[in-house]
Amino acid sequence: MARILITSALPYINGIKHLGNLVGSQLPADLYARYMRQRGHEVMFICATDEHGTPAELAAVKTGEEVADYCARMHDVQADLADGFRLSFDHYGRSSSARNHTLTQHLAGKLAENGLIEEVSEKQVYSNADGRFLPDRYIEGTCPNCGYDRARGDQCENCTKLLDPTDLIDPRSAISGSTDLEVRETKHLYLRQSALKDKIDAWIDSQKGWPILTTSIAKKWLHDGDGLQDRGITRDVHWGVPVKKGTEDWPGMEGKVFYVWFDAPIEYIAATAEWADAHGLSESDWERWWRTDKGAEDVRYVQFMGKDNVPFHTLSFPATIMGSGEPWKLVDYIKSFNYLNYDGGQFSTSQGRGVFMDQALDILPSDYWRWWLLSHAPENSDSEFTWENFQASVNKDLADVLGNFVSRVTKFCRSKFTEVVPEGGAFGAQETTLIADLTTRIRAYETHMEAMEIRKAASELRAIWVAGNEYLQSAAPWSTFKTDPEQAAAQVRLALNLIRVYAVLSRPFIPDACDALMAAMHTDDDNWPDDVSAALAALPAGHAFTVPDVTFRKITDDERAEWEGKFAGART
RNA sequence: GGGCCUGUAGCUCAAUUGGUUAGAGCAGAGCGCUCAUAACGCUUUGGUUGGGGGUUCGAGUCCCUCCGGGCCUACCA
Repeated sequence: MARILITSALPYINGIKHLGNLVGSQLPADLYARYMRQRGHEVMFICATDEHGTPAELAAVKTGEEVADYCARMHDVQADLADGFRLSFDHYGRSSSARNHTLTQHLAGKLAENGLIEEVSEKQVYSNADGRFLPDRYIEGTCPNCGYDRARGDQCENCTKLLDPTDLIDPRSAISGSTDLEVRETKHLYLRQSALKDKIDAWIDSQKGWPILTTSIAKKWLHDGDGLQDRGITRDVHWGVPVKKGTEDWPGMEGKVFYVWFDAPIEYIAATAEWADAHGLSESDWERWWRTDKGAEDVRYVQFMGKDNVPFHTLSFPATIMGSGEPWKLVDYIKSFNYLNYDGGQFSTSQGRGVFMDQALDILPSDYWRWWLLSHAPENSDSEFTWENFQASVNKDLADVLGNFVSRVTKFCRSKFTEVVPEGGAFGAQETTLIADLTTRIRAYETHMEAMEIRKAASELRAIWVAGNEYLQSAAPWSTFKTDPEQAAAQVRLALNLIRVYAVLSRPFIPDACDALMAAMHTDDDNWPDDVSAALAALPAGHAFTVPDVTFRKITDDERAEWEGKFAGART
């Protein structure tokens, strides 16, 4: 039994996430966590809301709440939706937790002790009307290059030219529109990533088999231009972890907070401590996952994230960990994802474009979404959601191939025998062939799941479902029943057992449906089919079952058309 | 501007890392079956691998170039 630590990139607190966010980190992480638990491994699956930063402050202003209240409310909303999608976190924490404050301040103190923090005085734009410093992209103005009048301080969206806020003509605050801006001197802490460049580079080089998306992004940042740059880890905002050197005040940094990207990954660790607190456990219970001097030496740590998060997880966070000089667990494998597009464009939180988690659950149960999203996960390149494809996949894979298999087997048994696994007959050549075929396929499925090859795993699982229909077609119990009812009984017995095997195998993808199938088969035997032959005898003759309700219904053309129209514009 | 990724059948994707005739699923066509959610099974039609050039005994895979799509570019997160 192995010990596996799994983290999903933290969803930002600012609003409900769309399906692209979901499939880029939380959902595949959940698939992996569920699979590894089922295989008997000890799993710690951690996620949390990422709550700090300017966007959270502005969102709270918009709703008229205190930012802490806003975040607490949105955390609960996101936690409910995560629950709705059956994301099986061991703990869903908050980056604003006391644990994260303490640990973030502690690690910053260690970095300072080790000479890896530098104080830098710099000039930044301050908005008198807003009473705050403005990040570059919160300053708007006319582009000096193309004349576009809504260029941002970091880049012009129109001509894509990179800008400095002082380049803008007629600059104004993107928050209030105020032109009462001034440049002020302010002091910030920088993490001296450049000093750790060679160490990080060697560490990246030593990783084998990471997705090319992961390593190519890391390498680019390490080697582009002058190499890895130092990074500011503090900000002049109010909502965040106050800058402290461990438990001590940090002279000159009063009123400042750590940059959200400094404290967010630390929350992976802090959330595990929150988990221990929530369960009344001790420090050592969470430290054995994270401290290599306290039992984490044999932990395998896997992170899941969208490609936009890769630099922070391959460079900044490892720099924090390594630079602390303390024996924290470093990541062993980073599974990164491209983006899911929506019907010819991007999903967009700010523009309300696409399908959001709450809306998805209003339409259909989570299993339908889980299946489509996971079987189309953007592993190698961006992939695309269309309603037509969604309808076709769900109807064919879930309703016709799997759902109908369950239906035809259970109903046939009920009509020719009773709602009890029938007795008599013996397995012959067809059954031997099926068992051999299933064994090969299940072993392939396991290989893909362990390698986090999600699309391949989904396609193998589907092939396993198809094998059941192929078997029924060739065994044809409806024919053998007329001439040799004993043989038909053996065939039906096998097919009924196949339903249980499918429920066990498919559970990481479609947990609710599998629970329903297990309930219909009146069993809680969820043993993995290591030995297929034995697994197909788990439900013995005489074992009662209930013909289940429709496992997966079809999406009608009318529904598809309705949803296509409903989600064509921006969310209101 | 720079870096990286990507372009394969009508659609969604593979292709053991340079090795035989580029494979699956869906959609389409034909046949079979009648237990089942108008479901299932079998057979089958689709490709100048974005264009052009090169290296090689051999290129979807490597190189050059052009065209298209995307991401990142360090102060959104």
